[in-house]
Amino acid sequence: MARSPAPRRSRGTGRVRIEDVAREAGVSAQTVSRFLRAPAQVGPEASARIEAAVRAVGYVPNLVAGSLASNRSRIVAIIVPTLANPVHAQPVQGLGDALRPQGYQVLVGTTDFQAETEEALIRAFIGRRVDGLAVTGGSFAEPSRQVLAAAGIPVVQLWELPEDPFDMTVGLSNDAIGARMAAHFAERGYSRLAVIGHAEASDTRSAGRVTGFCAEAARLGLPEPLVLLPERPMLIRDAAPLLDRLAEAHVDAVFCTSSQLSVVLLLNARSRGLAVPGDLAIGGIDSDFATVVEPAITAIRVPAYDVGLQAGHLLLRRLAGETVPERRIDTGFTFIQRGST
Amino acid sequence: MARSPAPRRSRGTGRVRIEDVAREAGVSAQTVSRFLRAPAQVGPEASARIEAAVRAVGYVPNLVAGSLASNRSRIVAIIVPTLANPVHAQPVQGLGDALRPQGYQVLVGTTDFQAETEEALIRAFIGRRVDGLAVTGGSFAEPSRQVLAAAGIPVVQLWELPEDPFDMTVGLSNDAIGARMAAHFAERGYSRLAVIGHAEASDTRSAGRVTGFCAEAARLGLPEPLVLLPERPMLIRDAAPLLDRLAEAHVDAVFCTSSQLSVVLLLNARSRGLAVPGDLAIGGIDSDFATVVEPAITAIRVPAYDVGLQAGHLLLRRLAGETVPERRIDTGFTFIQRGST
DNA sequence: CCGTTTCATGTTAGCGTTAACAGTGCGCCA
DNA sequence: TGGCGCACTGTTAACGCTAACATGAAACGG
Repeated sequence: MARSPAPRRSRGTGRVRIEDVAREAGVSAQTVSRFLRAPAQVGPEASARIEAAVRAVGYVPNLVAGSLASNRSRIVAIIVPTLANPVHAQPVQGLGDALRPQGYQVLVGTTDFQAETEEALIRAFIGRRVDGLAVTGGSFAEPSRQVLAAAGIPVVQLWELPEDPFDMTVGLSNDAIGARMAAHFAERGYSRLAVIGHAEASDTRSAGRVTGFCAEAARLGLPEPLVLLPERPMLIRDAAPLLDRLAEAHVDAVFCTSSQLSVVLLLNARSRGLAVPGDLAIGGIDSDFATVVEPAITAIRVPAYDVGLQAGHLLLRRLAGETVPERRIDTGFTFIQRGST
Repeated sequence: MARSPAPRRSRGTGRVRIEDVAREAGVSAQTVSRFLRAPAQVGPEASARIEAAVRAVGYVPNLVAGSLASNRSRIVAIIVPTLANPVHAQPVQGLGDALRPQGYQVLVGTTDFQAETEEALIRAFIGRRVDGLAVTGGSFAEPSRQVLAAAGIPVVQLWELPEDPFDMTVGLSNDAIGARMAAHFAERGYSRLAVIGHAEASDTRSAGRVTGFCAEAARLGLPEPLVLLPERPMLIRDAAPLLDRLAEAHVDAVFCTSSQLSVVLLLNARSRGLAVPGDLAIGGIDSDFATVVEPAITAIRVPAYDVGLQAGHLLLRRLAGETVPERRIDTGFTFIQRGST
């Protein structure tokens, strides 16, 4: 008697498969698969039976198997420095909102500002065969460039507007932000200007705003603005020496390149009895608190949510097979005049 | 001549596979797979050759195929209402920080406070065969319960402490927060208390804090606190009528259950010339701005990041096959005495 | 009325990995 | 010296789905 080989222990997960639905509905697995992905291609009777069968057996498609077979994961990844800062959490929300209606899910990675983490995340995400990738900044060291090129997926850089992006980019010009505020100050008749930035060299955002501010002031023929770069521009007590320096230089309008600082400065100025904007006009970056203080602060709003949303739309177009000519999208920003200037 | 069947067009992706590495290294695919997942099981010579081969051919493992074969995705999903609010973005960060060292990635879904979205997300995540799930709140309607039960994965509810959780839960008691602040007021000698909450009925967080505050006041024999539930507790102008009502009732200490409100109230009180805490003591929920104003606000800090971190640790233990006896983790909160009380 | 297109469905063969099992060779000990 | 265990590596067959191709019937058009 021929010895049959020992039956291999099943690896099955015991869960409901597409085959079970097919049997229940009296059609082939392929027809069930079609019904789920492109219902229009399936006849009405079969559709009804399949729908009932799916419900009856409690079928939840295994998208992992689907991804492997179709070579599309319907997952898009996004890399941000941290989710603790709303300015970086918002684009994740925007990206998700853009992609969810099309059946995509969002995988998030946080780098904690470490470039090597970015590289590791890119490898991990490519390994998961994500269909698209959004990266905050995006240093893209050589290994990453190769991995990304080999993957052949669309990639969007966020918050940057390089002349020649790696693939696509969505961001805004910090120079333009600085320039806009300088122009506003000039328009309102202020002339002894100052700008408070952030000393951290890696904070290119703040640096760009300072540069743009000064350049525009020069262009308009105003005296060179006072530039202050405190290390840690946060607490009330840090604001006092800054106010002293502004007073010494007879500054009549100051632009704070971080959202918290403008609020702190304003509170401190008021408690000193300074009139805002009479003695000192203050412009800043928008936040919830910019509208809560008295007077509300004239501010520039950076469209963090939109950065993610636009990135999502770009990715979707590419994922739909479209050739997207725009490689750089400038989201711009909103200038909001309030009481403080 | 036997007609050979037309060669089926290849579905290959043209990308480097484990087979390519195996050929290059002169070993079997299985050995390469082992080297990648459990290097200790592979001999030193083979290891060296495989390592070189991986580099030479630029291999990035296809984790989708791996997930299908092993029935483990090494992905954990988290569902939050929105990422725009740091209190919900922080747990995502915490979860990621807990899981990343173990090679897990985080898939995020946002519900925008819609219960039906929660259900759709749960289905989608289960379809992707996530290994674990964290859900903010977690209403878990019947269909979701079934899907989750069938999936047999660990599930953590965030921010809740139900007596009988669906599976596991990490959160804190809002009642206890209210009680703590009431006790603090009593300790400092205040007796005419008030609490400002939020009218929105779905805001169970605020409701719990109000209840706990009043209960503790009663327990300590203080007069019944004044309870105010404004619709939209945000702007300076909204704060003025609140201050009027507090004055009418001769309130000497007020607890604001939302972080912004305490700041707004304090700024307004000061601009009216009220002494804080002399005329009115103010307690709140901690935020960046609670420390920025003058005086800094006595506040309770809710450990949003820790909620995610602890959830991650719970999930990891279960994913490691451990039986976890604790089904409810109370993260507690921190009381921070500052100048405003 | 017959070739051609269209529609609906079925059959087959992977997608790229890992679980399960099967050696093979060596060291060790009775 | 033979038997056993251990360390390492290889072979085979899934995992659950979908792309590609095949088939048959209905619709269509000159």
